[in-house]
Amino acid sequence: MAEKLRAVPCVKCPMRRLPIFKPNTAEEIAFIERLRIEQVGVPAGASIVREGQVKPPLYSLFAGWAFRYKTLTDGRRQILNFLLPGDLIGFQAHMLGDAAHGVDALTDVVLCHHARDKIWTLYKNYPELAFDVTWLTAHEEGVIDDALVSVGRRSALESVAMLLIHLYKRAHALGLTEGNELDLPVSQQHMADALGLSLVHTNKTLRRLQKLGLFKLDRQRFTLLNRGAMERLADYFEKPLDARPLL
Amino acid sequence: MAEKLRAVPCVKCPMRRLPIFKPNTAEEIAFIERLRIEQVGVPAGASIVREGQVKPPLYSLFAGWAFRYKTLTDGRRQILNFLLPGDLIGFQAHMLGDAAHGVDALTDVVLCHHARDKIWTLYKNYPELAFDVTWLTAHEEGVIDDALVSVGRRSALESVAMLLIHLYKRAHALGLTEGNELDLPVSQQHMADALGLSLVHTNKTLRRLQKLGLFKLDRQRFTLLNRGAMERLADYFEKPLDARPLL
DNA sequence: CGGAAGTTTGACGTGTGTCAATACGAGTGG
DNA sequence: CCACTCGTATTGACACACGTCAAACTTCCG
Repeated sequence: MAEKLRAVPCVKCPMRRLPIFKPNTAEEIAFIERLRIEQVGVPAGASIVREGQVKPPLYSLFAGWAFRYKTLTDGRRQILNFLLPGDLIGFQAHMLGDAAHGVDALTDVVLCHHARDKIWTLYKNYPELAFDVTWLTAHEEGVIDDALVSVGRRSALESVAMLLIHLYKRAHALGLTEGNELDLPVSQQHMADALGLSLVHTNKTLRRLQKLGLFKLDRQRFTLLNRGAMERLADYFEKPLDARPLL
Repeated sequence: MAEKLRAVPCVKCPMRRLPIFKPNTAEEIAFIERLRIEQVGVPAGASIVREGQVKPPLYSLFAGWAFRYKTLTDGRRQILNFLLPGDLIGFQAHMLGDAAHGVDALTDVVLCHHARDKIWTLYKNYPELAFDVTWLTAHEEGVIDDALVSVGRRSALESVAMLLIHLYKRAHALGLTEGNELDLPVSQQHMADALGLSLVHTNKTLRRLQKLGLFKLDRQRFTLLNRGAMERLADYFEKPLDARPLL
């Protein structure tokens, strides 16, 4: 299911050009290059890390969308958060021993596969990078905090608005938007599982929001029409994103 | 609201005796001692970190219970997770700039107040400790993942069972249990806010579980009566806790 | 003793889940 | 180009878990 690719050199990583990412020194980039074993491709819908997998590999997401989830034994699934380029995969599992959650690809995906056993070298010799890794972990925790508020205390209408504006902002920061449009490779089932709602109710809520003129969503194509109303409905006014490490 | 205390030396930190915590070298402990500015006490019910506070101080919880939460502008509150001795407070905020969440004391609490500006020194000169800090962050994320599954996909009955057994296990690892009993300084309102439920429904669910004989809860005194049934109901079978850093 | 905070219970309303049927879009093969 | 199929989206009818309101009760504590 995973295919090895001819890899882009880290120095030329196209993400380095994006304004949200922090710059690295030449030596740091050289180390990252050595940290990376290979680039691998995974097709849409496939599993990247399985729930319960012991010592799963350490990846960073180079291109494409993915998501983290947990399932109960009877099949109920909760999506924990969505992963976009620049996010780490399997780091929590690396720290804790094994993966308490699964990771699936939402689109075709390109991953940078890193050497698990060099992470310690990173902490020892590249404290800046170690700091960045911690930053990424803390940042992801913040995202999940917000998700928890949605699922726990927001109505379906508010939750859906929150999720969409959140994804829009993240995608925008990565240059994945065109004007106020965006390719959103997220099915209604995914949204339902992320928000703790049923598929049917998610659908009805999406239609309701569109009838209100807040956005348009047709065949994975999302158009943000009334950002202010979305933010007010979601009660979500995040300050602009800080510069973040790419690793 | 915060009172300075005569501090226990870190070498004599009583938590070091607990089996879950990893040992540190003498030099590391000496550094932690220098990292720590003072110990402060905060009374039950008081705020430790305010929502939105910029550059909040960096604490670790030495004794007592606390919790992290976020509130929507109309007052709805979601508790993100509970904090027990050994947990860091304000580290996410330290990384991201300001506190996206508040922290309140559940009981009278003793905090170790650390020097924000020495964290970088920690990363630079004590990679082992930096690694530990990341471990703590990753671990907390795992706890929130579980909370998200509860709030999103578990029924009220299951959620309450999950929360109680989770807290019981954590408290037990810290030696806070006596037999199968435990002082649980968590009101029903707190549980409701942690689980995304209403106060009334939380109460009815608690009574129902007690009538089923799973546990007893009287005046903050919790007695676990049928652990197997609790774990099955919550669909929660965690492997024993790994050794964790105390910082 | 008195008042505040937390807990408990009952009655009733509603947001969201479940079930079931239909429609639609993207592929596939004839 | 037309069936055919399969995943996804849509809609309506109905059920129920959980929320809201309101009132009593209990514990705590000054």
